[in-house]
Amino acid sequence: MIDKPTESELEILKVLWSVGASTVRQVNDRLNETREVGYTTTLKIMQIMAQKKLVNRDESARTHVYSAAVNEGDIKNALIDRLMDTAFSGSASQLVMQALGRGKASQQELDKIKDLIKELEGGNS
Amino acid sequence: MIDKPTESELEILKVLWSVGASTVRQVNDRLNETREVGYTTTLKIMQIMAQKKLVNRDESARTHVYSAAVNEGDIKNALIDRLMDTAFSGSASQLVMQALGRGKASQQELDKIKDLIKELEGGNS
DNA sequence: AACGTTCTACGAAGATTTTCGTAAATAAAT
DNA sequence: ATTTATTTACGAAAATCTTCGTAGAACGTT
Repeated sequence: MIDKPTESELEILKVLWSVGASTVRQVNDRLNETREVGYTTTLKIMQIMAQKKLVNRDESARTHVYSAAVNEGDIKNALIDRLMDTAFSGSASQLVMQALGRGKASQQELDKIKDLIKELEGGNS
Repeated sequence: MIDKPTESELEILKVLWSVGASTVRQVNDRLNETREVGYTTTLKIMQIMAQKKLVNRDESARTHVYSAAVNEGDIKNALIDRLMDTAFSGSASQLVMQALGRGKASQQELDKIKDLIKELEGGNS
């Protein structure tokens, strides 16, 4: 089972997923675009993540380079499963309906969802 | 903004939403069907929840009666929004697609989702 | 009235996560 | 070479959340 990342760890994973392998400095700068975080705070968390194998660390140079060691889709699935279990009694459709009910999906997005559903319905042949 | 409930608090809210107003004993018994929790632990958390106004407390009898003070849909929306923001760049459809991709939705559930989409598409007339 | 039970209140210990200060090592700049 | 800057490592403080022990009040039973 994938060890659930904390909020801070997820924040960092998101950076690594989006911009790829990065130094602590680069990640910290990115985080500071949103909120204030000390450099050593980010460093510490990334060190912990390396220990947990959430990220890989290249130590060949003095300035270490980190990259995500876990798959973005896997983590997102785990997060969805967790939310599904804790709040939606394990029902995917309940979660989906609630999310769609928020009314934040454009027509284009709805179309994509419809396509996916068609695929799911016919795709088991 | 709704103050996000912790895991334990959410667990208790789920009980109150599903069975309605309850005493600490009743909630604790229910929780113990799933996992072991001490009575005073449940009591303490419910006291904190009362302070945070997550639940109402009727103190007219010696044995207090608690009821949810927050709307189930509101909390679920908040949880979805949070997941959407932290993991899915704020995109509802990305979350929905990922959830459906899990393949845990039955045909019946897919039908319900399709109905909802139809409603969303045509419903502004 | 005395006893055992159930309840609330309170506080503090544990566990987890986040934050940061400080020191040491390495590199760059003057 | 000396200073200045950047980086890692370490540890511990701070913050948050969970757990439970203990005490005292209220209740019921005998």
